[in-house]
Amino acid sequence: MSNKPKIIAVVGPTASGKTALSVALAKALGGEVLSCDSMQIYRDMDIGTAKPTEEEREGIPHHLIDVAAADEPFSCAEYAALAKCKVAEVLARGRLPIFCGGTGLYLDGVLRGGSSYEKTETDPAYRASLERMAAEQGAGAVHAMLAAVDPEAAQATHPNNVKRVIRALEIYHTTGMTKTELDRRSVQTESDYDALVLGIRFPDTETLYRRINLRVDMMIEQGLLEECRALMAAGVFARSATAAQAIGYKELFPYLRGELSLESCVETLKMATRRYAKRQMTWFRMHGHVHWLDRTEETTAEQLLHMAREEVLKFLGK
RNA sequence: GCCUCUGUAGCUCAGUUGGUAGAGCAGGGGACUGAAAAUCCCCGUGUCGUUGGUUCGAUUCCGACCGGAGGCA
Repeated sequence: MSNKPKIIAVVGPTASGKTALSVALAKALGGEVLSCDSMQIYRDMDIGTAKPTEEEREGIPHHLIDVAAADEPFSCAEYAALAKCKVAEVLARGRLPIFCGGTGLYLDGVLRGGSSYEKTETDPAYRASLERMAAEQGAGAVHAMLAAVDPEAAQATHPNNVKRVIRALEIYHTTGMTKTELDRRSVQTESDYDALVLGIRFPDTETLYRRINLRVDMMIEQGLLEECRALMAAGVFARSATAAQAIGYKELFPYLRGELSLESCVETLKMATRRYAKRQMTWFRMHGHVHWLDRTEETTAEQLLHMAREEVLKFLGK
């Protein structure tokens, strides 16, 4: 029996119903929700990130939402540090921390990252020079550079994955430590928490895809275009590499610039979301032990809550 | 009604001088501890429209029929 603090996490692909389930769990068990979403972090990106509205929150405190300006770069390490503070606060109030979100890497940072998950600096100019090198001399040239300083990381990273190769070189450049060393230092085999990870899963993929398509249509109705136009006009996407990657915005750029029809952009947006859901499922399927809750077209919110509640009560030993 | 073109993977198309076929997109699987809603890797059998004929052998050639596009009336 461990005496580590017990926490819950609700994961799954986008549009699976994580938000509603975690709020319901929080109400039933006296919890607070901690968002685990790399894009809900950002202020002013509400509709496109499916940020829970006031009504959807039903009075339950939500944390780790709107903690950064949309044109600020943000990272997994920052998230993990913030999240650990928030967990401590929620526990101090005698409430149950319930993580909710689809960014698997961020959750890992909290559950496995350990306290030595230090913040490392970025160096945009250095990145840019490496990007230029990759463009001019090919991806292999940058990869060879990495192989020279950190053979292990080079081995683990495909040469075509220029972004990761550059990140590894950047770590060496800014910290003087190889990525391999840094990883070794920050890996903590023992988690700080005793966590139960619940996952919402759809045995019939088509059911999930219908939900995704429907949700995209709803976002458009709720004014996604206006939200995107405003952020574009404010120059947010030009200034931030991170927020500009968000699904729900970049797919609409061609329409807002008058290059493509709205219909084709919305189709692309739905497609991008479906693919994202697929990648999320791959991550959660292969990472750690998730207690899966199977959901079909007929599953009601009450049934889902019932399944989840049983797992949680078993986990809490009640 | 006649003429021309066309019918090949879910979609758009390539190809086989006759030996049952391959790209892009879509889709699927996977990697991933520091930009992760990102990034990267792997995966292509389908009555070659139907039906007769020629042929050892037809998706490929010939005929008819059925779709589709265009032209002339």
